[in-house]
Parts: sequence; C-alpha cells; structure tokens
Amino acid sequence: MFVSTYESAIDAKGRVSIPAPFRAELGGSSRIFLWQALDGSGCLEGGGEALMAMYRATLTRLAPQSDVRKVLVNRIIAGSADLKMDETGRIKLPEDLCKAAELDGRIKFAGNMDSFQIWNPDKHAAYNASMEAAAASPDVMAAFGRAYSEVLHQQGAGHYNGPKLVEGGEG
Amino acid sequence: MFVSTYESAIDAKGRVSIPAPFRAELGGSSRIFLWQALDGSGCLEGGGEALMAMYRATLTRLAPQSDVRKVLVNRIIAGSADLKMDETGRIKLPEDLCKAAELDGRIKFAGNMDSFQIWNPDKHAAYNASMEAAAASPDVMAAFGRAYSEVLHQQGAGHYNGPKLVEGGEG
DNA sequence: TAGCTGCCCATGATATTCCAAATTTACACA
DNA sequence: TGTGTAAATTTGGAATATCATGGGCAGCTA
Repeated sequence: MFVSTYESAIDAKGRVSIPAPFRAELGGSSRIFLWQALDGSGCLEGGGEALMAMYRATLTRLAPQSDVRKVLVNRIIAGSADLKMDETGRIKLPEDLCKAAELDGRIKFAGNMDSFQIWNPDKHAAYNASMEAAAASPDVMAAFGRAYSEVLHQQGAGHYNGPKLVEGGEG
Repeated sequence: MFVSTYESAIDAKGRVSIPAPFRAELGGSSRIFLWQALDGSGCLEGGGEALMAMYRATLTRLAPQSDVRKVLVNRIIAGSADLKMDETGRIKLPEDLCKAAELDGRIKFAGNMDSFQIWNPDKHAAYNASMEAAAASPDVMAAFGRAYSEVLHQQGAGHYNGPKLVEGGEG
C-alpha cells in the first residue's frame, strides 16, 4: 500500500526520483503509469502494473460503448503516460502532465492506498488544509464508523473483543 | 495493453510510424488492421492479429444470419484495411480511411486497451475536452467505484491487504 | 514510361543506460 | 546516548542505444 508523503525534486533533465518506499510497492517492476487525477484536484495520479491491471479489469466490466467507459478509458488509459524507471529509480515526467499539474522544481508524493499522487507543494498544502477542515465534520466520522462496522461484520467479528482485527495482517 | 497517447506524422509518401510502445504490443507481428470506429466519433480504430482473432471468435458466436452479425462483419471485417509494417515500423494509410477520419499531416495514436485509435489532432483535442467535462459527473466515478469493488471481490480480496492485486499480470 | 509500392540505409533528435559523486539514513559499538 | 562505519539513496552528468523521419533504389503496375 502506498502510504505517507514524501518530497522530491525535478532535475534539469525533467527527471524525478520515486521515493524508495513507493518503489518497493511496485513489486520489482520498473513500469509506472501517470495520469491526471479524475477529481479535478489538479494533481497527478500514478501506479504500477498491478494497478493498471486492476483498472483494465474494471473498465472491461463496463458496457463496451457506454459513456462511462469511454470517459474512463479516455482519462485513464489514453491519458496515461507509460514510463520506465531507470536503474536508480527515476522517471522522466512528460511535459504536458507537468504543465497540467503545475509541477516545477520541488514536488510532493502522497500515498493513496492502491495508487499515489504527485502534487505541486503549494497546492498540496492548500489541499491538506481543506481536508483538515473537512475532517471536523461529524458526517465524516459517522460514515467512517458505519463502514468500519460493516467490515468488522464481514470478517465474522460481530462484536469487537480484542486487538486482533483481521487474521492475516499485512507486513 | 495499448496505453497512453502518442503523436506521429504522415510523411510525403503517406507513411506513418507506429509508436514503438504500440509496436511492442503487437507481439512481433507486423500485421495491422485498421477500420472506422463504430461509435461515430470519426477516428480510426486498429489492432493486431491477436485482436482480430478475438473479434473473429466473437463474431462467430453471433447467430449466422442475424442483423447484428452482418452489421459487425461489414463494419469490422469488410471495412478493415489489412496492412503490413515495414522494417522501421511504418504503415501506409489507405486514402479512404484517411479521408473518412480527416487525417492529414500530423495524427494522434491513443491507447484503447485491446485496440488503439488514430485521430485527427483537432478532433482528438475536442474529444478530450468533452471527456474531461464528462469525467466531472459524479455518476462516472460512482460507476467506476462499483466496478472496481466488484473486481476486488472477485479476486477474493474482500479487504485489500497487500500490493499484489492480481494473480497473473499481463506482459 | 510514369507512378506507385515495398525495401533499404542514413541521420538527427530523443530517450535510456551507465558510471560516479554527494548526501542521507541505518546500524553497531563504545 | 553519542559517535563512527556501512549501506542505501539521491543526485549529476556522460556515453550509448533507440526511434522517428527523410530519401534513394529497384520492381511492379497501369
């Protein structure tokens, strides 16, 4: 899982080091996909072959000529840059994506579970601030609580009686 | 999988370089099929022998004299150009397909998972813009989310607990 | 014979790989 | 707890390989 946030820099040749903990998540593959986040937040979103395979399976599930599928294929499949890390874990960011996300100089890598995000540091700070404010809403924690309960049930834990929440926890 | 978007040019002799990453998807074969996209978007759609084999199997499944089958055979099988790449990975675009898709000068190759598209750059830009606008719809992300969850479930991953999302990733 | 087509080689631009230095991080030991 | 050593990571730059593109030539066709 892509966790935490790291800062990195774009060098004179447009190269960027992927944070080592994120590289480890790519399972030995050196292939990275990058596209513009669909939510209009202005950041880039990225992942490795495993994520793209999941997306392919997901998109294939949608009706072939449906608007939803066409939109998502356009945004994610056609809109992706297909990049390869060099031996030291760097990729070259395409110009158009840099421009779209206003990347220049220093950037932030933010974990997003199955994928990660790449941010302009200023925009990331603003985004963080808005998230912090939104987290104060009771609705947020209420929704979280409901979902959490559902997961507990699903795992045969009708009532919580100990610290061991799932059988095979991840490393 | 055909991913990402690349720009190329039609030279004075009507030749077009297939982007190297797309050539790699053709599995060593130099045969390319091209036809007009069925959705009326005005682009061309193309693929290699593997895709055409899939289409053949699909069309064979349809009732022999059904209208559906006749339409699809006419559009895809009869409507396809059967082209061969030269040693440097170029094809010659047939005149009629160029005219139908308004191709002239520079063109765009857009990945479409199992196939790829060939666009007039202006039309592609307009298409992208409409897709970007459509992506803002909550319905789109909701549908994507549902399909993604289903895929996760199907893989016995009621909860996500590791970076390995699918068993046999594709090449 | 003129034009089209397929095949071949040349070239500039771009991307990738390789090497090495600098910096940071982790670890062992006092 | 502090310090020295080792490892890993991040950087910078140069050499190499790949790719897109242009043009030449021979053979086929009309």
